[in-house]
Amino acid sequence: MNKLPYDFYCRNSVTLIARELLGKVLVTQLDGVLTSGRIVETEAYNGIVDKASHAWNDRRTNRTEVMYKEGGHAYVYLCYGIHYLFNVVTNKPGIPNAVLVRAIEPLEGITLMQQRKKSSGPLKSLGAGPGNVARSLGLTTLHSGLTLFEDSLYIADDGFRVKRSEIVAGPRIGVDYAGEDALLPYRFFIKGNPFVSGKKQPA
DNA sequence: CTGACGATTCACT
DNA sequence: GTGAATCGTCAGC
Repeated sequence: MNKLPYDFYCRNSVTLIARELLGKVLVTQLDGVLTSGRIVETEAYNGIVDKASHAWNDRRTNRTEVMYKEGGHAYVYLCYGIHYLFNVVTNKPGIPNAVLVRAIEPLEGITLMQQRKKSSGPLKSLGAGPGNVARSLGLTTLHSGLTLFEDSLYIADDGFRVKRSEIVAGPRIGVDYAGEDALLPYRFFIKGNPFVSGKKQPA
């Protein structure tokens, strides 16, 4: 499959990249086993002017350092002490933009994903929600700072196309603390896709 | 060093 | 609908 090139990630519109990541395939190959899923839901985090971003107000720390790198790096961090969330760093060096992958449609390695979950359940539970995405693909903070040009971690274009009319934008989830910025339409998902997190979407 | 808390999920009422 | 799980990160002392 064709890995997305550096040029894809270094562009300066994080919301454009978040939108274009829909339909792409996120792949990990850890311990020799490949797991992959099609991205169906993303959220954009717009750097230092976005209160919902870890890098808001230029809060540069050890953890957020990866976001200041050039586009094409992976930013993974632990949330609530339990869940790992996977992000794609975008833009040029020094500009801490990132896209959170919130949901995938499992494609390959589903058996391993179910083992990682350690309990059975509907297929949707493997990919709906950012904590589930990282767990199913085996991603942890150990992978934070890697680039997406590895053999073990990358995003590919397999030719799948999402119609513009099928992309929906809305406010982000779980960022109520961000005040006005919580209302920004920075969440993108594929209309009607059953793997999108949250309540069922109207057709 | 200490304490508070989070870009969440799941089991249970 | 409500609450517990669980720990790295960060600000403050």
